[in-house]
Amino acid sequence: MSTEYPTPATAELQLVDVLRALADPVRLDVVRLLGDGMAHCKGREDWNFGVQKSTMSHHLRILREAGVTDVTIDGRDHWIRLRREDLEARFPGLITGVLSDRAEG
Amino acid sequence: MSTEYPTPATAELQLVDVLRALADPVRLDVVRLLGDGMAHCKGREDWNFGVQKSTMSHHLRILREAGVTDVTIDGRDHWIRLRREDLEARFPGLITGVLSDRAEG
DNA sequence: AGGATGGTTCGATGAACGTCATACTCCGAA
DNA sequence: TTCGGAGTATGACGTTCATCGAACCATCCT
Repeated sequence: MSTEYPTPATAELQLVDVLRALADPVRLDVVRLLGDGMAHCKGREDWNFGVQKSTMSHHLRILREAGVTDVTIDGRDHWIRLRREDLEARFPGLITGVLSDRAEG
Repeated sequence: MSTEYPTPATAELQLVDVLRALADPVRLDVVRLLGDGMAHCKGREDWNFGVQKSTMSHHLRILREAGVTDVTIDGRDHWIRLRREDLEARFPGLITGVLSDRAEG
């Protein structure tokens, strides 16, 4: 069995909410991790961003409620995915621009 | 005579700062106004966004310091311009995605 | 059943933010 | 040189936000 979290429909995505969700270092790191298009399971090695789990939970909620991510619950595991196609359909270029920032310090 | 405000170089643009600058309704409206590529003079009719002038000054400072806009001072007039090419060079697609949101409520 | 594990929720706290009114600076015109 | 207008800087105020620890919930394994 697997459930899903409620998340706004593509047409309901609000630009301000999306931008606010992206405008944080931790959340930006999460988005970059999800940039490969795969669903990533929380609680794995690659999820260590230097914050407590309650804080991470908070960040993931913001991303989800803004419609940036998708969450599928499978038992104790939460699989997070970037809603790249939806974002691209709604705000063409935006996510590409965000992810293009990989190579700098 | 005309001076300019200091503004970060293209290579120094920080994604988080740019996103934070864009993640506000008033500033988003400003960016949309500047979306035509022209330099707009503050204090004209089209600059009425329902906030006091000190608040608007604050918002314009944030946009400028993040590198989203350019300001040229000519006497008492301040001409604001969107740094579209620079942003496009640094984060390809981002600004296009933001400006593509024109047509919705 | 019981314990360990993966996530969430709930205060609390300190920092950052948006807003405004006021005071100030600078320029141009009378 | 004096006055008014355009814009900035400062300080205050209330709100939102990121962060954490602790309590809680659900699931898997023994």
